[in-house]
Amino acid sequence: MVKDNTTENQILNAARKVFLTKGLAAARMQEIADEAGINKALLHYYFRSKEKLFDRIFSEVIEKIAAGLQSIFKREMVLLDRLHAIVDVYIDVLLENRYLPLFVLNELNHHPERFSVLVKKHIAKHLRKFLTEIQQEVDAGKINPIHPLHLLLNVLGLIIFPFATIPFVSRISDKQYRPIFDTILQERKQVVKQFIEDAITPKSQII
Amino acid sequence: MVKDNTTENQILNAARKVFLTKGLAAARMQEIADEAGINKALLHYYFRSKEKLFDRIFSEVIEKIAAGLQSIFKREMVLLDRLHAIVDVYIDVLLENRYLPLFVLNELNHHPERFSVLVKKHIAKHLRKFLTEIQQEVDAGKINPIHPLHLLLNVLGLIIFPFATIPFVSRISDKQYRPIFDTILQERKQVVKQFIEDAITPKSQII
DNA sequence: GTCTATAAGTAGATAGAC
DNA sequence: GTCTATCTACTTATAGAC
Repeated sequence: MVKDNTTENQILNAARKVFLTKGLAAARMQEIADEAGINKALLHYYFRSKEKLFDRIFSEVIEKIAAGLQSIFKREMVLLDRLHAIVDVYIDVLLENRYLPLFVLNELNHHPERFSVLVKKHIAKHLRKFLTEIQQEVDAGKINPIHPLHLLLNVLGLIIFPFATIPFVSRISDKQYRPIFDTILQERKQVVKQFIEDAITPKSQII
Repeated sequence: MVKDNTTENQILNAARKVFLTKGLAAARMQEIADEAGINKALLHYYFRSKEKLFDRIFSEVIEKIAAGLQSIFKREMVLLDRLHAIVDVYIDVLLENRYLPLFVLNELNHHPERFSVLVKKHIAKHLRKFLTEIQQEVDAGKINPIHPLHLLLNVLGLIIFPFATIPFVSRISDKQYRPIFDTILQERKQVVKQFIEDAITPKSQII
């Protein structure tokens, strides 16, 4: 959320809010205009078309994700620290932007071509390093045997999934849990780190 | 996918395919008609409106999920077996219906009101039982201390998330992994069960 | 840059023939 | 039941005044 009060930023803030919560297909230019306190014509004056405006927001989001990876992989560390860093960084991102998981998953499903070569390259680089690190730890017997891609999927699932289920869980869960679901999300960092550590640490190292 | 070759079933099969992959907002009645090999007017003759047709498909999906829960919770078993049953049943469901996770998460986000009292009740009942079972095992020291809701989220994330990322992972992952991503999904049952078991089993029981 | 008014296209829904 | 043709409403996008 940019603070500069220019019209362009007002539009971007409004578009971010609407696109993230509703997705491309269900978003309405009128709603974005209302949210920005301007009219539809001005949206087109600044961004030409709905799709171009959406692309701008989508790029922002992907860049935010890539920036997280950059901060995590810029220095060397052992795998467990790397895992903890990933959990900490991304749960912080998600706590501030809870609609992000569903938004990204959706748009990647519906428009995988938006995943441009550039961004793809940025993410793939870190991913490759991460998968290699996992394989090395497995080979060295330092963590329980697991295919690196499986561990990646497990970690991402533990981090991301709860943030995609907020309306779901807050509806179906027992009344006693509903008021504390927000607290639950806050606790995810600690819980996920512990869960992963317990799952990958070999028994031999415990005894 | 119903086999009866009645027009109604042809429509339902087409609608299921289109709604599951595109979601309500992006789905087009024309596309459903084409897919069913009939024309738009006939869709309205059979189901009155797009929304009513969607509701029918959505209900089917929720009922499928509820049926899974029913099969799992109909008999008594220890928590670890229950967890294994949940993993087995739902990964089987997802292997046959890979668009289900994103479809459900989306529609629950966009139209939580569709989660009718009836379905809500069906699911909440089993959920309550499951959460209680977890708490009892924690209290008895049989599994590592964890808030039941966190363990639920962890299990669901491990099961569901990979199936929501199929286009994503198959694009960004290294070439060497792309051809085997299908195999990876097949392996999820075994991997997830092992991962959960390792994570929740107390050290004291290992030594 | 910002607005009002309107064009152009699309999608859901209906009328009516067969 | 099934079709073609059409209506109506909505949505994106543009023209043109200020």
